[in-house]
Amino acid sequence: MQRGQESPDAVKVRTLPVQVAAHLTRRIVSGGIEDGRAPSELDISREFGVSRVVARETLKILASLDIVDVAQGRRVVVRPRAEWDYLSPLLVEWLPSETVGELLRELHQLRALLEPELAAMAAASATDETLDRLKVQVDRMSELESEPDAYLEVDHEFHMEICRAADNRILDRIMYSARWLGTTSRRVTNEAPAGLHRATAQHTEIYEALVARDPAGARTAMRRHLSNNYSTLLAENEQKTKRADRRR
Amino acid sequence: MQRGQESPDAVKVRTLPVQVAAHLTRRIVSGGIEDGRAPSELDISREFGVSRVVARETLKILASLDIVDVAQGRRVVVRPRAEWDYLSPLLVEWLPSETVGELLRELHQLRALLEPELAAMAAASATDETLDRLKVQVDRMSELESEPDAYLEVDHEFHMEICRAADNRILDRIMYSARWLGTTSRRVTNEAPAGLHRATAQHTEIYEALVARDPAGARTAMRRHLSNNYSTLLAENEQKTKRADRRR
DNA sequence: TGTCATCAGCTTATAGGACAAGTTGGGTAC
DNA sequence: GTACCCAACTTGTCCTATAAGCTGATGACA
Repeated sequence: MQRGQESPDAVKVRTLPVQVAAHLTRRIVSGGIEDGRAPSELDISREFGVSRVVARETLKILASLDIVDVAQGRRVVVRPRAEWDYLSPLLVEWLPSETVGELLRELHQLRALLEPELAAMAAASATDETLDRLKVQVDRMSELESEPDAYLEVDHEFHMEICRAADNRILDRIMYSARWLGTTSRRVTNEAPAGLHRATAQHTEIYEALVARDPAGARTAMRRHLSNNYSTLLAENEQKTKRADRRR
Repeated sequence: MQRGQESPDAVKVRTLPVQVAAHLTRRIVSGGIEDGRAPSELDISREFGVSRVVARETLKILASLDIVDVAQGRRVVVRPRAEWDYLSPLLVEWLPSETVGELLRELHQLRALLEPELAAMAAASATDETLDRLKVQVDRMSELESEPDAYLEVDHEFHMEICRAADNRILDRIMYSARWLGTTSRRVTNEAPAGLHRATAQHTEIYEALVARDPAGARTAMRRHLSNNYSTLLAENEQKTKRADRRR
């Protein structure tokens, strides 16, 4: 395993347990661990050349992601893949990019179910302070169209703000977890998202429906925005695939 | 802190780190920790009389729930409460029962947004195998109306099965996390849920709409079922409150 | 022969001590 | 006044030892 000091100014090396957990997860995903039998603390310690403490924390991480079950006296067992915590950015980072692409589609489906309704609810119930903050964010986005990273940050905050109007911690949490879409989708497409100008126009449209207290309009605007977002993503994936083909 | 051996046949004593994490979370919730400064590993070790290993795992647990931020060299800081992982059964268990009641309402709102659409989608896309399994579950529920625990188990599986028809891991995960509703709502109401017979009728109604490949019907049936569920829950809370009042 | 209790061996849980490495802030040199 | 540096604090990792829980096999007894 790679220690911190051995990689001077790399992207940011995580702790050993995280590195080992990543290795093990990838091995599980690629079918390298048969019939659910996961390695024990000692196995991990020996194989990766880390202390038992690190091996232990590795298992705790995997357990917290519902990847394995660990209990005193019993062997560690791999849990059904359907129950893993796919909302965790850590897990998503360890998955192969095709899987991440699928998850992106699935996340889009979830957002398409939730956000139009959230927008409609916000149109009915948002406070003036919320609307003010949304205004500020829309303005900032129009200034940031040439800086995708900063743009997507504000973009995320805009959607979070609308979600918060529902005053629902569980919804907040889900939308908050969706933050990895921003970072991960860029990892997949490996380029700045296109069409930020159009996105700003759509955000403005949503904002104006909220100000007009028009639930149906907000719902429609949000729906349009999300489906546009998604087709942009698909198009970028398409391009990426084509480039990859050309290189072959 | 209570060791395992000191409580012979209690409900099931968790590990020390979980116990300590529960204490700390409750303290944070009740405002016992000012300006976001959380105790360090050594603080925890000293105060609770546990080893540094346990104190360390405690912090890791809190970090995995997004309750605190921990990094080498820096002090542990408490994160904004809005970003905590309220989908985690562990956290929910540590929260005061009023908060849990609120979360139950919020969870209902989420399900009301998702499940009618999921039912509609399932009506369009569910396989015959899925429908078969749903049939079995409806039948079992009608047999289990006098055993609430077992009933709620199958109930949960029924809703999961419909969700799975969407073939969406993130949605699966969210619905899976909703499992704690079953256990937690009973913790709040402290009694067996009423109206299981009516619930079975509604499940049947949903199932029949799916078999008939009738999306609109499935959506309506699911909506009715959920709102009935929720009003039953409210009624039980009402009763509980009344009984508590009488005892005073 | 079948059933059940017991125990050995494996596994995780907890403890204590030591050192490495990152962060912060204050103090010193210029 | 500024910039650098270092000391103190904090988490990260390692080592070793013991407690406690589970599993499966062994063996006693009916």
